[in-house]
Amino acid sequence: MKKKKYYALVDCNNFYVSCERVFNPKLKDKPVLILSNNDGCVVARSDEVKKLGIPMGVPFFQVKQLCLQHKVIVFSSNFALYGDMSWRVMQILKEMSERLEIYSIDEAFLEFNDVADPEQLLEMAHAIKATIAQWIGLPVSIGLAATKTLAKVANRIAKHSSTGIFALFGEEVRLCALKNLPLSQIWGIGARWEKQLNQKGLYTAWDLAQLDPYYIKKQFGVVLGRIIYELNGVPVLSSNLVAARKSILSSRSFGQPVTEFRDLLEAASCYAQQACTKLRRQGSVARAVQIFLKIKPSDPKSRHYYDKQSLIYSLPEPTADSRTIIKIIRHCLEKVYQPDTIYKKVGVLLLDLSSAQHGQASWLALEPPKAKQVMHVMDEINQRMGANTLFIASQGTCQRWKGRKNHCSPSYTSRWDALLEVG
DNA sequence: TCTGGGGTCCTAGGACCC
DNA sequence: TCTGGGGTCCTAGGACCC
Repeated sequence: MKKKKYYALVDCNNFYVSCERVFNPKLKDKPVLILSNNDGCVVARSDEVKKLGIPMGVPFFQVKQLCLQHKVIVFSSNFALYGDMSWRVMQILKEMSERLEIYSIDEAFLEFNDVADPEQLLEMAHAIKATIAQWIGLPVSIGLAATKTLAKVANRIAKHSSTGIFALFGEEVRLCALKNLPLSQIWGIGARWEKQLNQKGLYTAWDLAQLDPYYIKKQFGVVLGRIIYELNGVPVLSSNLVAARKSILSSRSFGQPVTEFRDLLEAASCYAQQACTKLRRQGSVARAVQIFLKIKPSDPKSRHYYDKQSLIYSLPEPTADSRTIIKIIRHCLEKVYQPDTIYKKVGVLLLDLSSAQHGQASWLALEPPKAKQVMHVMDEINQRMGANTLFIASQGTCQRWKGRKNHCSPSYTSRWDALLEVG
């Protein structure tokens, strides 16, 4: 038998909800939903909540009544918990396959090369699912196929199957799966493209897969062309196994409108520090910083919900030092700050990233020679003792601008004082 | 009153150069 | 009289994902 390449897509079911359920079993079989930052939108739903017709991403105030009516249990998002649970799942997956691509907080592709007997993969999928259930307590779905796009399709089918595992092997299975799949359910095709394709008389994944990728590429661009290849079992999406981020963003809406410079600087400094920590963790340096501001329109009749302002600053030499970045942030804010303006959100984006090792030493050094060690020590202590044990003075201590989080669960796995007690 | 946050890739168009 | 053409780089914005 010819050896072939296969992909498995492992996806945690209703991930945030499932994480909450691990530490609070009373939530089982109850309708549970998780809110975004600032308790703004619905970002995760249990099956019971989905059945109530509450859509993903809807502003919470629009469904609040419905939730009260059906006794839906509501949580603010607890990323310390979800991030830690995700890390544990990924450690297990790493053990199970040499090639793991972490795609998001709750899903990962496993790549298997030179597979002689694909049925073996099915056995392995069962083992993976059982191990994650036993060691971590999270339910996962697994889709198997010859390309990433088809593995996504298989995963969708798996989610609705009794075993939670589906292998999209063989022509007949592929034909049946694609004929039953509406275009917008294909990975990479959103509502806009679906509409345009519908106008051309195309409705299912099968319809699309029949087209000439060269023709589609000309009309819709290379992305859609690639999808056609993938749907036909030809892998063309590259494997980004150890991708370093190409930009790092940290931003948040304020809990209440901000007008004081001090608050604006505190918030921006916190986000800069957060972004720089991520930057150092992936071993990169940034060559540019962008700061974003969302502003309440001064004209009350404005059709827009907010106005935007942004400023880019190119660094004379790349850095990962929080203090350097924060100095620049302060400089930028001083330039744009207007006392009569109402600010709703601020964000810091680190751009033009490269590996810290390839950085050239410049005689025009911005930072003292021991700057790197200082940051290293800061990261070590914050890692061990909890985030923000050490912080930069301009991050402030009052943090009046912080968002709402009225329904947060304890950080069971990342704070000693939140450790679950079993009585 | 209340509408998240963090990413990727691609494309079109302007500026600039020879 | 009569207005090139091709290449590169950069940026903003679009579309998509979770």
